[in-house]
Amino acid sequence: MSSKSGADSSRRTRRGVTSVDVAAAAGVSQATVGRVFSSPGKVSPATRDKVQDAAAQLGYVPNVIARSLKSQRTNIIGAVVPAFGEYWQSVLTEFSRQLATKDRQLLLFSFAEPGDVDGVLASVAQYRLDGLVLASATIGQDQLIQMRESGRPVVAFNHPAATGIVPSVSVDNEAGMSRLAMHLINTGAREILYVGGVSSASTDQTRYRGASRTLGEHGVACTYLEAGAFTYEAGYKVAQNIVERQPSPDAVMVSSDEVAFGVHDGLRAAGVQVPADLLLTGFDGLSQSAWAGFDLTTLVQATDVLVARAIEVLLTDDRPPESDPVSVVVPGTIRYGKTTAKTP
Amino acid sequence: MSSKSGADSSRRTRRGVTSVDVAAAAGVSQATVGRVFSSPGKVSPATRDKVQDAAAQLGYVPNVIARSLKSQRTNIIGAVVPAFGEYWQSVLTEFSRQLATKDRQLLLFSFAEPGDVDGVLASVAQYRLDGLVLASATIGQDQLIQMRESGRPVVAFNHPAATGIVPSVSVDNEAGMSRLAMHLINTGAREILYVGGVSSASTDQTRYRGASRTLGEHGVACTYLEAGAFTYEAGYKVAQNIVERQPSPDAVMVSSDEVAFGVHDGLRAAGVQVPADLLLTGFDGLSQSAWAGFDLTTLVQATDVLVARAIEVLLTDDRPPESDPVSVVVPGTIRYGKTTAKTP
DNA sequence: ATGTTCGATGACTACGTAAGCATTGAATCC
DNA sequence: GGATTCAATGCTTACGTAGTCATCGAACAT
Repeated sequence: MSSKSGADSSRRTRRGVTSVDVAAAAGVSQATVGRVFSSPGKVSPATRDKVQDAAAQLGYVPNVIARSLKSQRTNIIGAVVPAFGEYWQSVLTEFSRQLATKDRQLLLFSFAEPGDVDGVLASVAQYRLDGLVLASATIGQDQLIQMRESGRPVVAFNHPAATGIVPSVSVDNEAGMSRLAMHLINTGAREILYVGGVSSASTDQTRYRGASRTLGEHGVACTYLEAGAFTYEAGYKVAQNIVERQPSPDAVMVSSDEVAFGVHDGLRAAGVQVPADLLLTGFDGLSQSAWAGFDLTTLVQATDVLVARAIEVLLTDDRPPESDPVSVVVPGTIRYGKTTAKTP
Repeated sequence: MSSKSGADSSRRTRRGVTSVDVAAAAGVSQATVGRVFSSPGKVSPATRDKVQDAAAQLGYVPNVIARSLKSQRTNIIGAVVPAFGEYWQSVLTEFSRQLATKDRQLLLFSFAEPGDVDGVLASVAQYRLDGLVLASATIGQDQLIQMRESGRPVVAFNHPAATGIVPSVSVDNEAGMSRLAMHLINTGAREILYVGGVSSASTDQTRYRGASRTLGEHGVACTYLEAGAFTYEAGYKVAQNIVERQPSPDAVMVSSDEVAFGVHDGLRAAGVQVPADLLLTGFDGLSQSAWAGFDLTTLVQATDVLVARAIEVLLTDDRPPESDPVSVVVPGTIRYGKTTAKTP
């Protein structure tokens, strides 16, 4: 029957082996087991081996929940992200990848409607997260302030309107769009149409400002048109408006790649050739922009750098109590595709 | 000075208001505060109001960590997902959306290399998750078994090889690809090339089986070619092999949409017209497959249904101790695009 | 030989919540 | 009017870990 003792102890295993169990098995105190897992250097090699053997035998795994309760750190970073959109998905993935290398996990809070954000933020508060990424350009000022008041590290990702309210990391939206505008001017465009996604998104506003300022300085006309969503479909649909427009533009600047893809295909469906009849630019540098079917001129965001900086801001939270929140701006790179290629 | 008492208590607020603080403020016991938040019906209305007022005043938010420690439930579902790929990103987003409506959160464990999975699984074990989604078709049998032994609800998402080992939810990969094969036969294809992504992925194997079986039954030739990755680039590159092939195929079936996009563009770059010279099918039904530039014939997975079923399996974990794990198979729908349109 | 130092270890407790059990007071019944 | 019942609430403890402090013994210096 003594041979059954192993099975016996594994019965208790079902609902969790604790450090106390390991301590008993190894003939040491719970404190020593804890030390073996948190600061192994403070335990003699002999004891350490004994404990590790016992732990392996019982299948002991430290309980992060309990550790978090005691240490007040969860090693979990929260991310508030819109439920849709290629861009945000790619950002999310990058965060997850980079956090994994730092032994942090990402807890996802996605929201479909801007109105859902409040519910999400309430839910966020319950988890004692080590940090929170606000990855959406439509989060309101009051919500940002509420997050700042939570007393936990926060960073706004690519949300220009958050600058000065909470620490933020963004690509240089204004300069990027400005450079794209210069490129169009240099390519000969004189009548430019700007297609935004959702005008309430702060990225949308900032990007448009970059375009209109530069175009204005060079005496080039620029009109704003709102697609209504940051989606392919919205872009496809708005293409119809573009072709009917008078005077007909010779270039279209779009706020985001995903919308630009839709505009691209919508224009083609309407019989407009890009770039022969109309130049086209996007923004974001999604991987699809390099696909042969599009080969879109766009501003490529170095997502890996942006994310790395955001994580840095979150984890090294050395805010002197009441100083201004940091604001990191990362420059972008223009990708020159055939959608703005000079046609001889 | 008594006017400062408010500020005084908010100083303690900095590092977390607890139910004890609320109890003191409301003049009740901690237990009563707890009841107000977990089973309000057991508290008299007068007391309830008092407590709720005090809680609101102090900005009390229940600590989920502590609750989890006590209740042994975290309300968090883990997801082990590959770090790349449009398909998995869309699945992930859908999980997050649906779980949010059930007051569950999604903790992300992404991995870049198949070899990283073991590390991820070790990390997963530390969190006492309420359930775990294994969303990858390359997780090994031993790893699946290890997860099953953890004693927590697990579901394999679209990983045919996991069937019978852990509960699983998949689209009908074999039947779907079989139906696409029939469609090609009916459209007149007689020499078919099958392009897989990574042959070790169980979806890849199952899909190929569906194609080859049906094609074989109808006396149509079928060769397997491996792209090497489930990416656009891999597809683009393999297109070169396709055009050089003898006898030249009249249709290409691809294991996944993303690879198919690459094949599509690669073929075009090589001067091959789809569908005039060659028919093309994908698999997954990514949103891009409907984009005008591709208009790809593919098998559309009802991701929302698949995810809903997976969540159902996870949350209603009524496994009779040693019965066979459930296996849910959801049929797909063919999307007929112009890549297989009969050309007169 | 005795005091000193230091590494190794154990006992104890706090973290914030929830659930079981104990207590109270008021309303009900005979 | 006293016993019974029940709703409302308080008291206590357990969840699993980590840090503080105390203890112990061995190595070392005087």
